[in-house]
Amino acid sequence: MTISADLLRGYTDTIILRQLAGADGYGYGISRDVAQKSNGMVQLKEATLYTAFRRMEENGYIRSYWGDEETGARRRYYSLTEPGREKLAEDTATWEETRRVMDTLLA
Amino acid sequence: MTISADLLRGYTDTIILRQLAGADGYGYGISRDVAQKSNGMVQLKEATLYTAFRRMEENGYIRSYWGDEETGARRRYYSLTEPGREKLAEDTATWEETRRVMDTLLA
DNA sequence: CAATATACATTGACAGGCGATGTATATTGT
DNA sequence: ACAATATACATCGCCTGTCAATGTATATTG
Repeated sequence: MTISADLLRGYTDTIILRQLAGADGYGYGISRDVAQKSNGMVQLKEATLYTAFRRMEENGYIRSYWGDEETGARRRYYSLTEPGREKLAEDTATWEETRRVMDTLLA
Repeated sequence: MTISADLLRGYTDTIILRQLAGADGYGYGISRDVAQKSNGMVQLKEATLYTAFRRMEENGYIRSYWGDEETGARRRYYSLTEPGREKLAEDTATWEETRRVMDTLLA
């Protein structure tokens, strides 16, 4: 990440979950979208990304399935589960709170 | 921390540096002030606090000295160095940027 | 005079991020 | 034709920051 190492630690999952809120997605695509939306500030590293997928699938926040594209490299798609949606809502609220507190402490 | 463990990871130093910007401070007092200002949301654990002091002193961001209070427990005071002030300015700017990016990614 | 608050400090475990590395297919420039 | 590059997934092992547990010492208070 270009927005340094652990400044986003703990928010990686939230960012990924948010990307999956609109439609199912796959690793490489999510990474590209996040980089683009953040003007290159957030670059999810592959190791980070795939360990996050694994972690969140184990936690039941996402589900995965292989895509059926006939051409190009195979893609593993991920979709939000209901617990995942709840987690996203909680995490988003926590972010708002964190932002407020940080602004207070750094003011 | 009540604003969970590593959601603030990487910002701990910044929070401490900011507390030292106005006047020199000591561990226990800083911890108390931060907890109060954040309405109990941020509770710097002792181990975290003192490892942070050590780390930042090694990095030259802060300097320390023993207080000379005649009564009560001894206190080790910390003061910002010039590099520490610069670091605080940089970190604050990084925070603004991080906040903007996060808001974009979670919108 | 025991309990609690103030105050500093270290150790060891844990978890997340990521560089390095490996595999496989598709496209593109020369 | 074919080398280079892009797409795409995956794992291993290291590094670093957080924190529970533990220890020390003094001051206050019911």
